[in-house]
Amino acid sequence: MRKVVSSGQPTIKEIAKRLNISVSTVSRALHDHHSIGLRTKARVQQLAAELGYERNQTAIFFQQGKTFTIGILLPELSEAFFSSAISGIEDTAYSNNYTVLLGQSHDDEAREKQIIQSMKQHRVDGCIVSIGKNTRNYEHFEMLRQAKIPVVFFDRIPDLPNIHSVSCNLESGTVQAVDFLLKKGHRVIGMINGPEQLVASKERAAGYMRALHKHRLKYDPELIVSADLTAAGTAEAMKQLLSLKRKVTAVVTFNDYVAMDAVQYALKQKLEINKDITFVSYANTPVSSYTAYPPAASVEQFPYEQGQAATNMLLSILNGDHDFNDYQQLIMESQLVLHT
Amino acid sequence: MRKVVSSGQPTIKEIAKRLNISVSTVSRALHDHHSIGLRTKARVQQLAAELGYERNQTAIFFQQGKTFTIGILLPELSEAFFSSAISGIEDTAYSNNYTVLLGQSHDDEAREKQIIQSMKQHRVDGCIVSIGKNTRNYEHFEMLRQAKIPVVFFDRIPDLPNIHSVSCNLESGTVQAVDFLLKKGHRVIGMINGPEQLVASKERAAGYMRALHKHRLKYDPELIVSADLTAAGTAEAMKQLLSLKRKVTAVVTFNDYVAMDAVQYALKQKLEINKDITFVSYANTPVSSYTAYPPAASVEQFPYEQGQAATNMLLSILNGDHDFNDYQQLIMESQLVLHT
DNA sequence: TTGTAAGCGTTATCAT
DNA sequence: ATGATAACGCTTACAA
Repeated sequence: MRKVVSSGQPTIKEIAKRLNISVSTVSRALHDHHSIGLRTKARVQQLAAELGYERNQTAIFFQQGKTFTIGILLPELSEAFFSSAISGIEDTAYSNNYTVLLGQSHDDEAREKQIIQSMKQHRVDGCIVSIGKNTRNYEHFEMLRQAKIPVVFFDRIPDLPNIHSVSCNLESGTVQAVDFLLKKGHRVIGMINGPEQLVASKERAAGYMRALHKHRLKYDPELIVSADLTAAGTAEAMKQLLSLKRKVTAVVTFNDYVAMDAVQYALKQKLEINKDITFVSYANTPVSSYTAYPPAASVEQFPYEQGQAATNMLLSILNGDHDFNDYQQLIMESQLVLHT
Repeated sequence: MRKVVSSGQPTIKEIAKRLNISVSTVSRALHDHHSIGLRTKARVQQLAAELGYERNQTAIFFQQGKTFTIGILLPELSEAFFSSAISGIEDTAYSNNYTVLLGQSHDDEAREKQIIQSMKQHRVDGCIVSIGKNTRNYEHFEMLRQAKIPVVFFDRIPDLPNIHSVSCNLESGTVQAVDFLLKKGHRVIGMINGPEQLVASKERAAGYMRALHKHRLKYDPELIVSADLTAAGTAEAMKQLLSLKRKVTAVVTFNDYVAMDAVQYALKQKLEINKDITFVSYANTPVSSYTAYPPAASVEQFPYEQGQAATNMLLSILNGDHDFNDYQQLIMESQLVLHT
């Protein structure tokens, strides 16, 4: 038979042959097994070092039915929020001897499915997922469930029963944000919200309404518009808000990118930022502090910490600390940060 | 013996048993092998579909001695340059049926080594690497070479003989940048350069000098300062430049982050941007267009394309299109982009 | 303390 | 056109 593998890497078989002992002895010696004599252990370990032996992980993965790899699916790494989140994930994974398989959906549902399929084939032990903003159909995650591959959703979580998730509750932060604007005297506050199926959008809307209610103000549905998070969509949303009879003097935007786009639109309309109109946003990016007109305040969503938490949750599931069907929802609290 | 694997996933063995045929027949039927009868083929494929059979990649990886996985090591995903590069890498890898194992060094040499070690153990087929800015010792890459795992370096490439690399030559872009400033009438042009061991730093310096030489101007060594790319280091560098006898009216900064930090420092010194002092930078980030004082021009480095090119190079090595020892250096040309 | 052998899922060689 | 079987590297139950 033709030898397919020719990496030339030494194996335990090789070591066993040279030392005239059995492979199992070598295996155990390499694992510091107590039943192995000190002399043999030493001989084995020395020869292994000499030969530059390195265990063949692919063999172990195969044999154990485990890959110590977790798949990460998220929309867009170029968004600061996600690149920060992935750092939290990666740091936690690596320090637990897991590696990280990456896939970006670019908010494309078809690609999302393809990536999940690929991760499933690669037999990742589990997945951490933030869904695309256009994803409506969840059958690919259903497939993972059937394959018994646990999934922890984070940040952009689907509105589905029985899932593990880590998210940041935006309602509290939004209440703080609207509170802040009301206290500064704003009475007509617009909101550029995201796609309605996102839980996060619902939370923002809820926070907005709760804050108004607290102040015994009436909620005007026209003041909340759903946008698609593109620059064009944001411009459209701003146009809508600015065309209302009541003059909007402040806007809560879906995230810092939307805020920046909204600022650009406002400037085109000759509005003076922080005078004619004030923006409050959600802190997806540290660079906003460098911009000409950063939002007056931002709701911090703790991406790094969410990444850590999601990974820890997944690891605890993989370690069997929890029943597979004991679905957990970890909700962190968002918090308003003033940009002085 | 205790059964370790209990994933319950159907195997070809299972299919063979149910159909009373041999595993090899099943394997071949699943691969559309020509020697298999149409009937058997159909029966096998149908049952496979029914059972939701999915090939066990870990077994194949093991058996083939190949993982169809490439390791990516880079300093920091939160830098827009790298997140853009990784998109180029990932897109190219996925469309060639490779997956991507991620590791961030955070510019820490020890961590870099640890990640390389881990990737080696995971038996990645090859690596794409951008080294940390403090990395002085390259023995971990030497280990990869010995393990016959090909590496393609990109962007931040080590100054080493016999490596595969993709990079963007900054000299040409830098010449254009300094030209641009000279034509605008600047005569005392500073440069905040990066750590001296980086090839990119050398190219910047060379471009700077070449442009001066072209205009028959004398090169003043005090005008180029090496910084460590932190905000503090940049402030220090600016301080040095501004304290010179000859008044610096323009500065070429190492990248957009350095530019933003330099702008902050200049503002603190009550300098008016684009009047008292003009900045030209290297285009690492799209957000710079949102900032209050974007650099007057930027040298574009084409991160996405570099990522694509690096991946294609690695894949061609893996496909055996090239001799392992036929080292290739692909150099793309940088280009100045004016920010009107 | 050490050895023997089965088994993980797949592919490929050699028979039939 | 199909089957039997070895081999990939490693772990582990069981035997000695």
